[in-house]
This record gives sequence, structure tokens and C-alpha cells, in this order.
Amino acid sequence: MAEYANIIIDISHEKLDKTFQYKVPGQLQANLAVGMQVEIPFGNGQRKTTGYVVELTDAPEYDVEKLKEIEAVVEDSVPIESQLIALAGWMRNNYGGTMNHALKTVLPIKQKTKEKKQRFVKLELGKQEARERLAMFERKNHKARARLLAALLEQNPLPYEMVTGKLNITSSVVRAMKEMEILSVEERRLYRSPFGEEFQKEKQRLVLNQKQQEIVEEIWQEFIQERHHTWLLHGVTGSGKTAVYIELIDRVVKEGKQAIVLIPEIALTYQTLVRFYQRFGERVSVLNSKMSAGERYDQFERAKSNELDVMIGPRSALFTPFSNLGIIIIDEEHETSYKSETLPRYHARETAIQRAKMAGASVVLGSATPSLDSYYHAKKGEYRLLEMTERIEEKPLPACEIIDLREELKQGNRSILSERLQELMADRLKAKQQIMLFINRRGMAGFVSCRGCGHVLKCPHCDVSLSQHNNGRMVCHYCGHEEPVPQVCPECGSKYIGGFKAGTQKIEEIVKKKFPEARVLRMDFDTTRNKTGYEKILSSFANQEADILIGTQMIVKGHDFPNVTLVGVLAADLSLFVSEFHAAERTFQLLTQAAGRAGRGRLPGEVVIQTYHPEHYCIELAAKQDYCGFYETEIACRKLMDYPPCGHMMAMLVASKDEMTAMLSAELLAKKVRQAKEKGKLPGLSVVGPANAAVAKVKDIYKKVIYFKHEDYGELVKIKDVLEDFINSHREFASVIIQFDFNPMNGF
DNA sequence: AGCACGCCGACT
DNA sequence: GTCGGCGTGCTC
Repeated sequence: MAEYANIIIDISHEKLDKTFQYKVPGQLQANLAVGMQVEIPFGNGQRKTTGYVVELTDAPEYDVEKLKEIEAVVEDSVPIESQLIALAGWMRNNYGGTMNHALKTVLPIKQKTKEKKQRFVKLELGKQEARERLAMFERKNHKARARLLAALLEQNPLPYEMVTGKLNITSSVVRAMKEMEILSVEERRLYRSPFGEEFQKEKQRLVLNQKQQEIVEEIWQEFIQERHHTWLLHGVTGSGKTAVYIELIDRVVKEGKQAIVLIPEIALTYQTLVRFYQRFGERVSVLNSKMSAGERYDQFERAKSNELDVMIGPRSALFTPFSNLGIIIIDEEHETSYKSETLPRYHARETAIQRAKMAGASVVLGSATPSLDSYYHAKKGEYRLLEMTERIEEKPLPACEIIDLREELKQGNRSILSERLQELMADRLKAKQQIMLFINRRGMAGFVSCRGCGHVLKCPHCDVSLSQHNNGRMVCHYCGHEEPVPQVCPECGSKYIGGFKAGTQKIEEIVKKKFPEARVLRMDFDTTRNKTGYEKILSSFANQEADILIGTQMIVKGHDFPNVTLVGVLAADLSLFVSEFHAAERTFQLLTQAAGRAGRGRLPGEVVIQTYHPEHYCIELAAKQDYCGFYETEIACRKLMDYPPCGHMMAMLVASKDEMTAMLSAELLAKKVRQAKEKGKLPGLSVVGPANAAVAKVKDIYKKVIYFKHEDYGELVKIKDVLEDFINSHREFASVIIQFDFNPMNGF
């Protein structure tokens, strides 16, 4: 019965990023709801536009005299959209950014006109005549017209965006020239390829082992009684989580509800996809990052018109417009790709839980190495924990061996391959079994360590390692602490101190020299640059066309190579000392996953972890595959520093083309908060920085970061709101880019 | 995005 | 002086 409606005008225009309030006419008051698309008069000429209702209220927030009335409701606006819009509102509040950003990520890109049709500016004169007009414009000093006409003589027709963008011509110029019949604006329909699939459904009964059965039953008993929870399924690699997902989804679908399966960006293997197709046939669809906006829109349309039961895809699949959503599954829930790096910087896990709450659905999070965050919530009872500790068919977990590279150096072995690893490699090559060598390249951005004792230079204030900068100094990216690069190790006095360098190419060379008879494949960003490279390398390794696969993080993600019996982790510590509080967690996850690649077939596997820090809890516990032990140790560290998940953290990016402006603005904002703190406001808040961002300058934009820590997430949101208001009401910030990131995972 | 408004250079 | 191009700012 609301009197007024707050409306977002057409979501494709950045500049209209605010709500406009309209009066709700009597005949619409009964059935207008948040999320509906409406027709409204807008601007001077009462032009008709469409917009979305984002809020209904009885309190006018604008001069009532000037309020206009909503004209009509757009007919095909379906109620599911209102749920997604409500979700967008939640995202905006919790992650910052604008309502427009939030709506754009949540709604299927409607812009039929914009997506299917592209606008072109076309010259309507002959070349000769055009040149005459051009000369005339130049003579008359009509700069904008001359610029456009000259460009049109070069290329005809021109895309509209090119005209307004690169040529910097305003619409009034285009309109004037259109009236002069020099040019015309044309809309051209773009071709959009349909989505075809060549799988056929061959339904085969899936046999669950007892443990899988128990877990399905436990979740299902709650589900059918409409008691919806977030379940954390902690299952070691190879314990058969996918079968549990498929069985659950099958039951959900039989209840007439739909399912969303989220997977990390590159993790969807062909095998997994086939399993879903075999079970659900045409009623399952897949989204991927290579699809065009149009193709994705088509899939969303299919979901809306009830043609689908299951949607599989990366984090954006979370917004599939299913009207009766029953379950959301997040596989490999610890993966960092679930956190968006563009606005709004939402986390798919938290957002999924929110969507499930709105839709009355359950959430299942699955991982062999749950994020600290999720396990923490599970321990606190907010999620329900389910454990699968054994591999299917009682395959043993691989045996792990830790090799101390400091000892190797003392023995005079300067090679990247330890004696023991070489020995095992020779053995496997002889037995015609396969080997994976994993080089941990995450965070190669120069930390400095001692090759004698393994000591790593750390910030005295922040408990993160220092990064070596081009200017030759060691810098902390959290607080800005700086010190010179030492000549000798401050711990043991060794002069073998410096950055650790080893690329995949280098290793390939070494391996080829050492084992000239072995067939070696390398997988890294170079060899997978073209789209097919990735699949090609994996399938040729799977077909045993090579003996050794060398690669970075990419090779450890969930692929099943039954003939691999040896996994070598060449330098386990490389990711241990990046300047991030997540470093140990990431390292543990990578090592556990890498180790999980060995012994998945009939033969038992072995893992060799080479490290300079054999005594580090992260390495020791990864070798033992002891997740719980790791969790307990790591959570104690987080608690000590109030890092998430024990507290909450908000990063604020202050960026500008001018370094002085960036620095001064950041300092001013930090000072403002600190002053409020001194007055006794904001209890429990701590402010760190400003400091340079991890990458301090990108494309000539200087980036500064301020960190805020507080126990209560809501308090951080409030601080964000106050800061946003302050920034918007002070002109000196007009040229400064401000962004917030809650519980950051990758930094700015 | 699209429209009105108003500043400033060009020309009768 | 006037005419008109072209950037600026506003739209509930």
C-alpha cells in the first residue's frame, strides 16, 4: 500500500546511478512489488523510460511537488526478479559499490536492444561532397563536426561507441549533423550463435557407499521438513563428493525444485560434466566465462521458462533466475575465485547463503580443505559439519615425505631436484608410471629468504613477509613499514640471501637434462595461452603420451590421472610468505590438493614435498594431511592478530592519477576516522595505514589502502557508509577513486 | 542516455 | 550586436 516507489532507471547507464522517487497511482498500489519493471516519464520531455522498483515507502524523500507518477507495470516482469533485486540490495549494503553495480551482476542482462543491436553512424553523402563539407567545417572552425566527418571518410560506418568515446563527440553534434542529412544512425542486429549440446542422457543408477548414503540421508531428512541449513561437507580428495551432490540434486529435482552448482572458474572437468548430463540430460545447463552475454542470457531465459532443473557454472551462475530454488551446491568452496574482484566485491559463499535464505533453499559447501572461514562457522554451529574421511574403495591416502632443502644445500646439491626426488623419479620412469611436478608460483612477487637457514624477512608490526621493491627496499603492504635489503642474513649471517627464482621453463630444462629419455609436458600461463591449450595438455597427459607433467597451480585442481604415482612439490614455501594473512591457508590448500593427485588409480601414490621450512606447521600438517590440526594452529594465529574469520576486516582503496592526491586523501580519511576514535566513538575499531597497495601503481593510477578491523561486520559497514557520505559531500574527492573490500582475499 | 541551458568565438 | 557550436549539468 505504499505511496511512493524508489526506482532505478535503466540499469545500463552508469550516470543514472541513484534511485528516483515516483508516486504510486491508486490503481497500482495493490499489486506493485519490489523488483517489478515499470514505465515512467523521465527528464524534461517526459520521455518514457523503464526502471526497476527497488524500494516501496510511505515517506517522501524528495520535493513532493516534483514527484511524477508511475505510468504502468511492464507486463512480463516476473516475480523472481524481485527476489534477485532484493539480493542485489543486500549485496550493495554488505559489499559497497553502487546499486547499479549490484543490479548488473544480479539480473540477466536484459538489454536486448543493446546486446543484439549495435548502433552505427553512417555517412549519407558521396565522398566528393563529404570532402567539400569537411573543408567548410574546417573553415568555419566547427571542430567537432570536422573531426567526425574526417573519421567517417576514413571508415564508414563507425560504431556509435567509437564516436562518443574515442572521438569525444557529444550526441548534440550527431543530432545536428543528422538533421543536416550528412549522416544517419543505424541499428544493426548482431548475430548470436545458439547453444548446442551433443550429450545424450543414459541414466544409470549411481551406487553410493555407506558413508555417502548416510550423508545424503542426513541432509535430506532436514530438507524435506523444510528445515534449511548451510552444510559444510569436508571430504578428503577422492572421497566421492560429486556422487553426493548428484544424488541430492536428483531428489531435489523430483520435489519440483531446482539446483545451482557453483564450481571454481577453471575447475569444471569434462568427466564431471558428463556425469551431470548422464543424470539430468537436457535439463542441465552450463555457464562458463567464455560465453558471450547473449549466450548467457539465453541460458537464463531457459531457466526462467522452466526448461532447466540444474545450472552449473562459476560464481555468476548463482543468479540463475530459478523460481523454485531448492539447493545451492558450492564445490571446492575454499577457492579464491568465489570472491569477485570487480564491484560489488561479493563472496559467492555468503551471497549464496543469503539467496538460499530468501528462497527457502539449502546450501551445501564441499571441500577437502575447507576455508578457515567456513570451518570456523561450522565449529560455531552456524553451519552443519559433515565429515568424509575415507577415500572410496578404501584407497589409501598417499605417503608424504618432506625433504629439507637446507640439508640438500649443505650436502652440496644446488639443484632444484633433491636426491630423493630424483631417485623416485628414476624409479617411476622405469616402471612406466606417471609423475607430476608442481611448482608453487603463487606470490613470486619477491619475498627474500635465506638459503642457508630459511629465515624470511618479515614486517615487525604485521606478521606478514616483506616484499622486495624495484627501489631496492623491503616494504610491508599492510602498514607501509620499510627497511633496506640486508647483505647477510640477520639470523645466521649467511650471504646466500635473496629472492627465490625458479620458473617452469627452467625446471623443464633441468628435468630434460637429467632424464633425457622422459617425455615431458609443461603447463603454465605460456603453454595454455590459446584456448585449447589447457584441455589439450591435460588430455594428452591423461592418455599417457607423456611421463612427466610440470606445472603451476593449474595442474592440482581436481583432475583424475589414475597412473600418477608420484607428485613432487618443488618449493612448497614459495606461497608461504607472500604479504597476505591468508598465506599459510593457501599453502596448506595447495599442498593438500597437490598431494591428493597421487595414487588415485589402482596403484598407491607417493608425495615428496621439498621445502626450506620442514618445521613450519603448515608444511608438516599438509604432509600428514591433517586438516584439523592445521585449522587449530592457524585459527590461533588469526585470533592473535584479529584477522578474519576471528574478526572482520575492511580494505579501503584510495586511488588517483596524481600520487600526492591519493596520499593526501588517504591520510585525510584515515585521520578523520582516527579522530573520531580518539573522541571515544567507534570502540573496538582498529585502523591500519594508509600504505601502498600490493601493486602501488597500475596504468598510472596510484593506489593507497587503509585497513579497518572490527569484531562486528555491521560496524564496518556503518563506517563505510559514513565515509561514503563524507566523500560524496566534499568536492576535493571528486577526482579520487574510492572502493571498499570486505574481508579481502586478493587485495586491490 | 538525451535534453535544455549558457558560454564564447565568428560573422553581419 | 546576434548566431550558433559545443561542453555542462540535470533528470524524481
